[in-house]
Amino acid sequence: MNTVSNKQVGIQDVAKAAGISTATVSQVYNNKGEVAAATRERVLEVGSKLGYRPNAIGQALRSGKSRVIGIVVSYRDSAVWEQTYMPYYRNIIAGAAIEAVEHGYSISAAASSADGRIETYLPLDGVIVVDPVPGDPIVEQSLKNGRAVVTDGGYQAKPGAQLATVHADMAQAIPDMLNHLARRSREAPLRPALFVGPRLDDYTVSTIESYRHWCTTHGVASRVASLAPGQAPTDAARELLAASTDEVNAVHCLNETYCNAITTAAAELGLSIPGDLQVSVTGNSKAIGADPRVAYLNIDPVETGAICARTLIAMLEGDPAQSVAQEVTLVPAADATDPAAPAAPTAAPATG
Amino acid sequence: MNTVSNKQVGIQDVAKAAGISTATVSQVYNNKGEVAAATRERVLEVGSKLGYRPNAIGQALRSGKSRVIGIVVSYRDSAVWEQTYMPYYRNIIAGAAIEAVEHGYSISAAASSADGRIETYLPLDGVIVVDPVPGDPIVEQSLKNGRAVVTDGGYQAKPGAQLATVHADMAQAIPDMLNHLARRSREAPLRPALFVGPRLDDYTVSTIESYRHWCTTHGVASRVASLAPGQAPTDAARELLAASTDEVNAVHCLNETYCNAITTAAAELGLSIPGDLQVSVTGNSKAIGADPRVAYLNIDPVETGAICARTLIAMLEGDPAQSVAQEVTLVPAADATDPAAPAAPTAAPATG
DNA sequence: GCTGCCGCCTAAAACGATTTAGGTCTGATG
DNA sequence: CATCAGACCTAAATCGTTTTAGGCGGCAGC
Repeated sequence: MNTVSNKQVGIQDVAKAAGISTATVSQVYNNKGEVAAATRERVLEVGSKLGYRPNAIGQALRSGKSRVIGIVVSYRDSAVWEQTYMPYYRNIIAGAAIEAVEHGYSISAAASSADGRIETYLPLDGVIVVDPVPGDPIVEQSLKNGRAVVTDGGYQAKPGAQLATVHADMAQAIPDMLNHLARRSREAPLRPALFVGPRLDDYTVSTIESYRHWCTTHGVASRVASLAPGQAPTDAARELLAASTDEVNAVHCLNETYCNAITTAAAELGLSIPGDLQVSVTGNSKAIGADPRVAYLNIDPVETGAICARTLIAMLEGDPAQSVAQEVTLVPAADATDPAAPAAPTAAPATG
Repeated sequence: MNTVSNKQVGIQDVAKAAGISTATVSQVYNNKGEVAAATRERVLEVGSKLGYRPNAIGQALRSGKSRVIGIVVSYRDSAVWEQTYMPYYRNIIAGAAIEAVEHGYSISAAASSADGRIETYLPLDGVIVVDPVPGDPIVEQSLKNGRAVVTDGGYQAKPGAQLATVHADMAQAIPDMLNHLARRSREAPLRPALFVGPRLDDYTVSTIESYRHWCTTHGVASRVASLAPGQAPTDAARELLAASTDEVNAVHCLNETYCNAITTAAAELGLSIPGDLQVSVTGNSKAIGADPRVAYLNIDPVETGAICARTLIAMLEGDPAQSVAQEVTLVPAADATDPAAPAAPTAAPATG
């Protein structure tokens, strides 16, 4: 028994063993060209007996396709990177990695230099760019280099570019949430504030716009609290609440970090949630430790990563670029009429 | 201006432009062989002018090294996979991916069949196996195929195997935690229970052993509640607490999911934490939504993934296999003497 | 019988790098 | 001058695959 093979068996070994040329073997394995049925069968039999598996590096060299996709975050030096973006980025990576492997792709969590150049070892077939800003150099460079691009977040590219976007429709979701909060509000009217980060990516911008539009429509003042670079979220939250506790009875947060900052600051000020202050957030309601007192615009970043990967791979396999609107679902806070509900985090719902 | 190059520039282009052979160019870029200083300089200049970057696929073909590492979870079909292992696995992937790219590696979140065969497109140079069981087929197959392996969790391999382990020392951490809880306990003696999952991987086994040993030493009965396959964690938690509320005044949980189940069940039974019941858990204390009422044996899975990747890559680069003891730090529950402390999740500490 | 076609197959050229074995100088040494 | 060593460089093989262009029979149609 040669259970331990000295050498990886290659197409040549199969060809030799089947008394045939490598070209034919290749054709058999790729269902190309014309091969007599008898030959095809013989090749496959010999191949499986020898344990032949086509070597991907050889194929990659020949085809120029590495089947590796990169994931880059647009702005990694941001002061809030560690606190905020990093966890999101990680989940995107994980989701994309798991999805990618099911299609035979690997991933590379690439870094990029300021001019948009991406440094990886293996050449990338395509790139997922997380939260690009308008005219993002990473996106533009990648397109220029002929790589397919999928952005997580909206992006305006030249028509004809090999680019698709995956993003949630905030213009729809934000008013939905604000209306929901208004319905639940102890006092009318709802006077919501918005708590955003320092980056002006599409997600932030479209959320702000949508929020402002709602405020205008409903005749209440808008109040956007923007985290200064370097400022701790809790400090910004304290400022927001302290400065306007009599004017604001709800806060929508752009992510879980800011949301936690708000709930912490609220506790310090003796504000009960959702009684005195309704809190909502765009984020993953199913995460371990999701706060039952806040309402979620639920977006699962792992799922986002998977969708990005799927979309990009479809493009790489020849499908036309097709942007995807990611679903956002509104998950209300646990019913506040039940005061016995534990204030502590509960287990995640079983289904999703 | 030919800002858009039709073709990727290859070693041949550089060679031709420098009036020299490809062999020399290769030597220059690899610091091998003997090359005159003048030639080296000229090659580098021409190379950078042309924007030459050695093609990794070509190198991979020649060298037989793909610079791709796989991450496989040992037992994916487990009933508790989605609830429990999946989040952990994701974090491992993310940590490994980010670490890997800094060393020029890509990752593949591989699946595996029951016999231990790993299916990926690109061939793997090495594998990270998460939570292997003794004699794990994935580990054994990979070693037999000549791949370097790093396990997250202890593993007994044949001496001389290209294997290193990364794991936390539960024999040390568990008694530390139990002693800590005993010191904080309202009533003596501490009568802790242990809440574990259905899998008997090294992490679970060594935790149980260590727990039992502590109980024996301290003359209290041990009570290990094991989640049945298919059972909801909250149900198991309810059983555990209902059956033994008078006998148990502390519970240590193997992961956050179980911990949440315990706190939920405790709330239902009207048990206050940590007053009536002290709760501790092995997991990431810095995660968003970490519960301030429970004590943590802090292990950051992202960090674990990074360590695994680093260890594996070191092996691939020729260093001898070297197992790593991952640090576990005890993070006490927020001080229970301060009843004003918010019961809700607080923001993560700023530093780590 | 010649031509053309079709079905099946193959030789050889890519793809982009590294490495081995050896070639060609130059200058020193006998 | 012949020889040798050393410095520098190159031709060609190699890694494992795919694809192109064409070869070789046999068969049908004229």
